[in-house]
Amino acid sequence: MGRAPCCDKNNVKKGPWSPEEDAKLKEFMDKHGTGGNWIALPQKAGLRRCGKSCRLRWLNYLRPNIKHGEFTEHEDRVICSMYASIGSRWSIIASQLPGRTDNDIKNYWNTKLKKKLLGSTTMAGVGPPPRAPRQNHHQHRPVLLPYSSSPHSNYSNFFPGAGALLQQSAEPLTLQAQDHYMLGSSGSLNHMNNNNNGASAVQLQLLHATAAHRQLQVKEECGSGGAMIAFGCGDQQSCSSSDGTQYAGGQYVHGGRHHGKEMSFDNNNGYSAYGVYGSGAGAV
DNA sequence: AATCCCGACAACCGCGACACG
DNA sequence: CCGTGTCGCGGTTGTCGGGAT
Repeated sequence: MGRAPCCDKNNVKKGPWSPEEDAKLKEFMDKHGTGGNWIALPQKAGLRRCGKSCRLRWLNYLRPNIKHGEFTEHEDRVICSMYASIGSRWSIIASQLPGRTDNDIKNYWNTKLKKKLLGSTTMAGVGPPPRAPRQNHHQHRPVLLPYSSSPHSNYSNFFPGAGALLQQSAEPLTLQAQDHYMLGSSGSLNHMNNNNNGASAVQLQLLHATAAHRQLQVKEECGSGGAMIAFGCGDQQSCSSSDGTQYAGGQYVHGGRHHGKEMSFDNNNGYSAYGVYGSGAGAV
């Protein structure tokens, strides 16, 4: 049995959105929100669109505070550094660039940034860090956090072009770098169990293959309750993602279901990865 | 002026995973 | 426990506009 289509493709409009459709969707969202169901939304809103299409349109275009246009030097560097570290996890990268969407960043990367880097160095044989099989936000996502030995982390180990780009800037992007993988401000993994229910085992595997292919694989195994792992330091962590999830002051604010994963990147403190997994009390 | 090419961006599609009945 | 519905992610494709020929 195949996957059931998410909508009646014969009765659904495709292609670019008209201003009228945008207005309808925006008006509906302003009044009712998603109502917890994107699939049913177009019908309620009087749109002949697939729910997924509505969601995409809203998240990437109609949502308030969306920023379009030129990426700044700082944004370039954040994208490069994070891509060098975590690969094409656009939603995570987007969470560090307020107003930018994952789609935006993905497009920007594919059309401009990648070429920019290619122009500064060859990418032959070099790329983002090895990527674990894709896992969605609900689940236990391995986090790859490479760090170099330089105080001003040199991404060129992973992505020479990124290093070149970053070095162009007078303002170096500082990472919390030690000669090992930095997990938390103390160098240890902060593992918090949010509901004190169900011990979570966190396994760390430091895979020091070569200097150019270091990677940290964090394997997290959670019990039935939610669990949080936190990398990095500082108490100012905050982030948001395209689904409206936000993390601020130790709490998640999520517009949807009880799930989340976030990674915060701070130029001063380095990466801070958060994961609230499962549907336990930890996932607000 | 017409055509081609290419870059940029919007949108689509398929998949994996969780929630829920 | 299982099946279905839904969500969200990331890769890919489609479309359009501008520049080059």
